[in-house]
Amino acid sequence: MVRSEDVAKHAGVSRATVSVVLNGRTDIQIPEETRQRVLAAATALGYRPHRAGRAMRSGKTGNIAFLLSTFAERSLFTPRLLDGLMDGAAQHDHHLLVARLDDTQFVPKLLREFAADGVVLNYNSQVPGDLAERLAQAKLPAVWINDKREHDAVYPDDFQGAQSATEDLIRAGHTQIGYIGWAPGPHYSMADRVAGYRAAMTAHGLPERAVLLGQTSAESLLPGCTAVLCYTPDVLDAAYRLCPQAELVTICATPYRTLDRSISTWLLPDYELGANAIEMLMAKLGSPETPLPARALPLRKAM
Amino acid sequence: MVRSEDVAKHAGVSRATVSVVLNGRTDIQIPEETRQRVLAAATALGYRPHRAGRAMRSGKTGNIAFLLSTFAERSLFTPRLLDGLMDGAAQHDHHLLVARLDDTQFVPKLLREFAADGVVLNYNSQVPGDLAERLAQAKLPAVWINDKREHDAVYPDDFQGAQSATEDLIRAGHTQIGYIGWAPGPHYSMADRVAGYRAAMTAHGLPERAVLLGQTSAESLLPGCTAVLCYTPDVLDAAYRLCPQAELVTICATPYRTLDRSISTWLLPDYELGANAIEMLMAKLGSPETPLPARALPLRKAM
DNA sequence: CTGAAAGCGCTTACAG
DNA sequence: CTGAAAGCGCTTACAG
Repeated sequence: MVRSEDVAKHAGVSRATVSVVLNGRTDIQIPEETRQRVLAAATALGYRPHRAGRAMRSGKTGNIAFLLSTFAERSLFTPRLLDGLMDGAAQHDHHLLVARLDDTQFVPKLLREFAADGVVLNYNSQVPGDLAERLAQAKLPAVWINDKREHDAVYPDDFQGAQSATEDLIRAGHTQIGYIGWAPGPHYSMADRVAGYRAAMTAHGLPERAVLLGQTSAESLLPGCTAVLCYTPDVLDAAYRLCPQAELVTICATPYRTLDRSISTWLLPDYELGANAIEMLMAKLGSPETPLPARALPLRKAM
Repeated sequence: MVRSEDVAKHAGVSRATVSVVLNGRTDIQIPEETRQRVLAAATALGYRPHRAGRAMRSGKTGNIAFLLSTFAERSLFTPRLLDGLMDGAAQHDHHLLVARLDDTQFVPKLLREFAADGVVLNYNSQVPGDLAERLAQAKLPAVWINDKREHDAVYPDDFQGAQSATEDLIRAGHTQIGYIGWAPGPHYSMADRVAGYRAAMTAHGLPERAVLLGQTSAESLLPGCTAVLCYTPDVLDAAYRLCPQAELVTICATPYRTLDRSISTWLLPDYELGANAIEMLMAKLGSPETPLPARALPLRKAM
């Protein structure tokens, strides 16, 4: 392994100079000729600074962690979300660690060791009771994704999304518009999407026709509809059965395709969730005690 | 921050004893009473050992990295693959780093620094020419996912998958079975899936009816088919148009659903790819110079 | 502007 | 069985 001392010897300078040059510090003047010699030596030797050395010295690991639930259904995420996190981390010159909280391990490795400066959590629902407390105890700044908290959170604006989708249908001339989703439950979007739909319908003086699976059994409400807004693709089947002729619209992380029907999609801002979460976390690393106002990010229509 | 010295003082022992107890070393005898006192002190103080300290001392970072392409289409991956990687890493007591090779950065942070002991790469195609070389230069053991290399690779057995899917249709009584995919191209699966299909048809003396998009223009080949095997859901549309009555089968990472048609899926072993990759990488960390034979993992029918 | 020294937190020989 | 010392690679005051 090549150490900074090897580079120093090769360039005929001290380790301090190597550090100053390689970290591009501008507060200390280094003659251009010396600088070039150091850079050349580093390249020639294939020098890669050991993260741990810097971590020891600086007291910062330079890592941020992305924490998921072991239960996939409580911690849905898409490649786009991870893209946002990776890009955000890279932009701020941090490494991204990923792990899931495994119930078989009492305390996950990431919380057992000091390995990250802060965490981004992705718990759609059923956050373990003591998780927030454990994070606070470990003095780990945290930002929540997909959870509608007042502070330190980034989530899709599901109210706006459903509202916009509904208004889009109204603009297209529909007046009999249905909604199919779940009764308000563990995840805030269950309540917010139907609320957004209702707000749009009410604002335009149109009749509400919402089916909340597990609560409404009124399958008769929908048949007259010419358009139906679906909570997720999961309920498209039900919508199709109840209302075969209607235009179907769904909310989803990626454009929804099917063989012989055109279904328009309102997209969850997954990439932006990731990028914003990192941005907020970086702000928190600066002042861990200051709660940051949550951000609700808009949904937009696919294409 | 709580250090091992704080724990030592609290328990009235030396830092060495704390280390021995907390790492559960059995080669050094510690009186049970002392051991308990150390454990109690660690718990009471909320001690979390600093990874970097151990990394410095051991020369191992304790991290493994998962490397993706910036171009999503060259580096497809599913949450299940990541699950396999996370579980594998956790099992071997390592942290998992994820990053993508950003073309805007000449050398990604992960290769610029010494931050991981080894890497798992996920490049479906178009691996940057100098990547393998750069890894070797950095002395980073690497395992390739989804790439049909002779050594140090784990990939789906696409030949077997397409063959099994075809035989499954033959067993069900079909004799006019079509295939739709792409002409052999960047990813090995393009050639292997059609080859698996052909092998099954030939073995049973049935006529081949393959459409290779971008090569075969023979749309007339399919209409008589009662079943069609599709390379991925991407070509389902084409299959449906050419052959509306046929039973459709596709290869995909997750069960493919549609509103009003039942389409059976042969599943790519994503979770297993991840778990196997980590397992192989761990073996490589032990003896970096020994090339490991590649593993081709079978596909199986959904449900 | 450059270099010698100190110290980040950890674990492993080594002496007692 | 326990403790004092050394050293992993790095960067930052501090002297020159």
